[in-house]
Amino acid sequence: MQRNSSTSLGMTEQMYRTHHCNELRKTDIGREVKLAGWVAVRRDHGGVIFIDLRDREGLTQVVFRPEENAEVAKQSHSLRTEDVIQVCGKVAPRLPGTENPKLATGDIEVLPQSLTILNRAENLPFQLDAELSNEDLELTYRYFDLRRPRLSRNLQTRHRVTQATRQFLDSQGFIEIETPILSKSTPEGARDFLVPSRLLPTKFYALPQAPQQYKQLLMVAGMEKYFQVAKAFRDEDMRADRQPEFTQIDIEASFVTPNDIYAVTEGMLAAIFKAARGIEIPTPFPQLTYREAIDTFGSDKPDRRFDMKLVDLEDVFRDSQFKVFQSALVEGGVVKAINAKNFAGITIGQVDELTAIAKTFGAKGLAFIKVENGEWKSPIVKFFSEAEKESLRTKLQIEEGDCIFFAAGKWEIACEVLGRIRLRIAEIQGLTSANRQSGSDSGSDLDFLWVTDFPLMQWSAEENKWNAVHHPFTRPKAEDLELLEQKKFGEMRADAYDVVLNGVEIGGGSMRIHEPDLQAKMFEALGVSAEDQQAKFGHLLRAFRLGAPPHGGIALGLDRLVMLICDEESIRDVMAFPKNNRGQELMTQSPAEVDPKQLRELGITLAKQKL
RNA sequence: GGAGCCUUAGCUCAAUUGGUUAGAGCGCUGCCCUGUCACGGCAGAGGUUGCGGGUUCGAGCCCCGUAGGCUCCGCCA
Repeated sequence: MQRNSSTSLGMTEQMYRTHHCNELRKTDIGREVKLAGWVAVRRDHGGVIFIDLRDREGLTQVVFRPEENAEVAKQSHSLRTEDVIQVCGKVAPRLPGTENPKLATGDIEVLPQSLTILNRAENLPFQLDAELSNEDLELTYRYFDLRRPRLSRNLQTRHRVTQATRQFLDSQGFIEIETPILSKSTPEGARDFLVPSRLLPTKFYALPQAPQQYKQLLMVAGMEKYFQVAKAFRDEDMRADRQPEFTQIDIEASFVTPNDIYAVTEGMLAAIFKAARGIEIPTPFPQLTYREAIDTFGSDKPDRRFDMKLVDLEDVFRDSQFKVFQSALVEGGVVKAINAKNFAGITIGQVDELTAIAKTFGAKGLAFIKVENGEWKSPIVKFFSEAEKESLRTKLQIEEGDCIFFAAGKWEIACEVLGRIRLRIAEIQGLTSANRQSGSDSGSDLDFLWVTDFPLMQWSAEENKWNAVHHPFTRPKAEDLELLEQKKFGEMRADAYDVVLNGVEIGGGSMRIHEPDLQAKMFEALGVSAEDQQAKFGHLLRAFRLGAPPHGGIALGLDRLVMLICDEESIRDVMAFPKNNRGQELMTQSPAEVDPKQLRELGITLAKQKL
């Protein structure tokens, strides 16, 4: 390393820096300081040269002037973006009129007596001061991309979130316990990542989809209150908001009811938002049942930041001449509609798009009425009687400029179709984006709620069996237990709940089954044979016979939570080293082929590659 | 497993109905510039338009195939 030429800094001489780049203020004027960091921008005027020096905390302007120090100024002309440098010099006030109010350090600048180039940067793969659309390039140079202040700040926010989580849960008596990453494959749920065992050839570990069984066994162990910032792994196809490995805040407690879990979760989220955004969020959160959520918003994770609720029109069309609606009702279905305010100006392209969405989710088409110049413009309105029209006007509060969308059919499908249409219209109209004002972060853009009473099981036509909606350890609601005996599985509700923020599911959990007999009945209902129960879940059933306490818990998706806190669109922007759409980590090029010797040791032979 | 969209300079993008030598900004190289903060000015380098085939007098543009990317459906207890 090049020796520092300055000798006048006394006790600070051996340090790389005395301050970070977002620290110096007017009150520091006259101080001798050392700063180290990256050259964010250089503005070379031929004579004077300005450098914005960046570290993870912020920017400080460094000014090289020939009349101050000709040698150092000459050296400074060689600086290029992203060189790593150290400067030693004096804090000076900026010339009157040249202060920069956009920078926290904008009142001052540093006049160096020395410049040490700690490392040069070659030509950059891309520019950090411009947005990039080529995500593969960013991920390949992730260590470089992370120098962007936005991403750096996101990772710092993530740290604050996990710290607040640990501090809060510790204060509530929860104990952080690590559970194995090398664990066992389970039949239900997502596809597992497998890890071959060398010591036990032919056998495989599975990476956990969640620490679910371990945390329940910790309750049997009498730990009473457990939590973990846990990695989880699911080998499913990717989406924009999905990663094969992700992080959960995993919580489980004994002798609790759903209300206890709600209170802990609300307290924890309050602590997190206080720590990460400095705001108080109102608790307790409102609650909706699953049935109400679907009925009113067409989603089990409703975004309530805007209205446009689903309105039931059974009363209107029960005896209608319009057969499409009338027959849907006769067949036990529903007719529902939403009123999109100020959307009568919808374009043909938008109609086509919304119709395509409706068809994707099972509708045959999408009927609508535009209200323009006092006229109802619609292909279907001619089938409506005057009484029906008047009833619609009242129920949907129809006014000039509105656009009404209808769905008819089975309850789940009609609701989901309108729910999706509702979200897309809100997106088009910008109903969800405007909110966070600069400078005044009140948290008024945040809408938390609980969705409760989820169905316990769902019929899978493809597999010809019942599947657990949450997971097979979920406790049925006590009042629905007799439905289990009657095998009315579809009508059973679970003591299960999701916590939703701004239309995003950020967590979910349930009360668990702690009785071995009930658990066996559940497995039976889910089509797990007696042999499989013993082979796959014998440990759990045995554990439940040794005094298992009533227990329940919740898991929150840390990545999504931090994404929302940071106002980001993608969880990749709050992860240090995310994987791309094909599950590749492009920086290290994983996954990769392995040495044949490693395969031999594992007793693995590769099948011929598909051509 | 399925559908839609995309691929032009290092990066972000443009290129009339198919028509001469494929342009711009940023970055890069060289020169100039003493108060900028996205500094400015002058000059320059940089392209097999993802790849393969077809139609045409002529293809970045049209057609077929293929690779890669993005988004969505299925899937994600």
